[in-house]
Amino acid sequence: MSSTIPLRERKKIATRAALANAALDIADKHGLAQLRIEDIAERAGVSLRTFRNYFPNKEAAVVGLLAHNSDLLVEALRERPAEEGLWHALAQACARLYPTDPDRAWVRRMRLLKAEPALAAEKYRSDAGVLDALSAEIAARSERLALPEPYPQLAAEVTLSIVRASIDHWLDTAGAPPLREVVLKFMTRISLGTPSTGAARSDAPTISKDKLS
Amino acid sequence: MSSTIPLRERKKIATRAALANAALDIADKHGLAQLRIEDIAERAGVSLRTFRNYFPNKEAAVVGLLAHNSDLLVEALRERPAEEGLWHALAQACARLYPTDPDRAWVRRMRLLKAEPALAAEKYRSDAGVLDALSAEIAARSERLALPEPYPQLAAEVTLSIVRASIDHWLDTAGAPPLREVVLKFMTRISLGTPSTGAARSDAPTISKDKLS
DNA sequence: ATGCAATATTGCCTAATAGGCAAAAATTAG
DNA sequence: CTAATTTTTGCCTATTAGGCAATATTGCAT
Repeated sequence: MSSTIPLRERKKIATRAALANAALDIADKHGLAQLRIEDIAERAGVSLRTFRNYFPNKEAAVVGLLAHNSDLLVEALRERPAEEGLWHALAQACARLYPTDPDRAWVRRMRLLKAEPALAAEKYRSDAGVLDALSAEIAARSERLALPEPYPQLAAEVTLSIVRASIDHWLDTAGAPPLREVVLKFMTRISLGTPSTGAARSDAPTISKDKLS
Repeated sequence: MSSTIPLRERKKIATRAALANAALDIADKHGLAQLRIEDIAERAGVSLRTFRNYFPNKEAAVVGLLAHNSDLLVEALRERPAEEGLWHALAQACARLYPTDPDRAWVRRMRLLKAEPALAAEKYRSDAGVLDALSAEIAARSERLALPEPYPQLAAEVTLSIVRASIDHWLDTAGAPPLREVVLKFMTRISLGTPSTGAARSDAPTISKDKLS
């Protein structure tokens, strides 16, 4: 009944989720140092060895499915109308990622990532994949603009950094303004000029001019 | 003759450097997978146990002193004249980091970081420390401007991401334009508006209003 | 429905990592 | 020179990491 996805796939996804949730629960309750993969596997109802088929280490398990979550960003961008300006499209795509504030588990996970430096590295690894995908999508999107080669990567890197900063801030403010709005505000506060439009060029000086040496 | 720094300190620094270099050499030659901390320690002339007093794992050793390198960014920013506009000061500080193109060891290290995801993740961990320091310095610097709280973090995050993108690009182009120039170009291509100046706002609204859901 | 092929799980095994603790060695201070 | 720090080291055990082969599960074609 459920789907076109074969049982095998669904089971893998379920196992993966179970492991990630188990890892999150234990790490959240007892701290990352006390987290042993043996306990994760047990709670998820698989063997220790199976854990290793899914994740290389416990940190990866805690970070869990975050990478997939960010993959949505690439999708969201792809769905923006082609005529839309790149930066605007990026801002919209980012905002669409959080139509509503994320659920508790996600928040717990992100808080943990903030608290434990060891997890930060693992999170980055997952972000790295997104960076590449986003970079590629930006390149495809702006192909007709004939943007110089390094540009897509720059845009992707900056965009992700803004999303990171937004989430960080949102976590600190206990969700005072919805995440969606924080992201939008931050995205519009940074502007990215393309060499062709020169948008930023006209802008940047206004900042620097008066206060400049 | 040498310094006011006591012998003990200097020895620690030397040992740390020796370990980092040993790790780089081995990883570079035989690949990260073949890198064992035992070999690193041996090549550096210390016991395996001592390695552990310096680095938590081999990845950290390969990344080595990069964090310190980035600390210089904070210093460089602090040295910019107080009257200078923030974004301009940041751009200058970044550029000053690379008055001349970095040495071979640094390049080898960075290339390795690009090639091995595990190392990229570790580098990010070290960047996290820089992010905090930079954020704090920006906050201190722009205190008198009474910038809203999340602003320094945003600026720091974006700045670091631009530096990362610059280095990445520079590595790819085999140093065609000097790194210093790449950084400057990228920094000026992004502009960061403060709420007070509203610089970016003039750009942004065209974006969100009409096309928004 | 049944059997074959593909894929996932598990146990077994060994090497390597991680880190607490205390003894020994080196450096600094008095 | 001696005492007090601080660093290095060895010893020890728990945990991690991952190759390999046996076993179980699922998918597909007949």
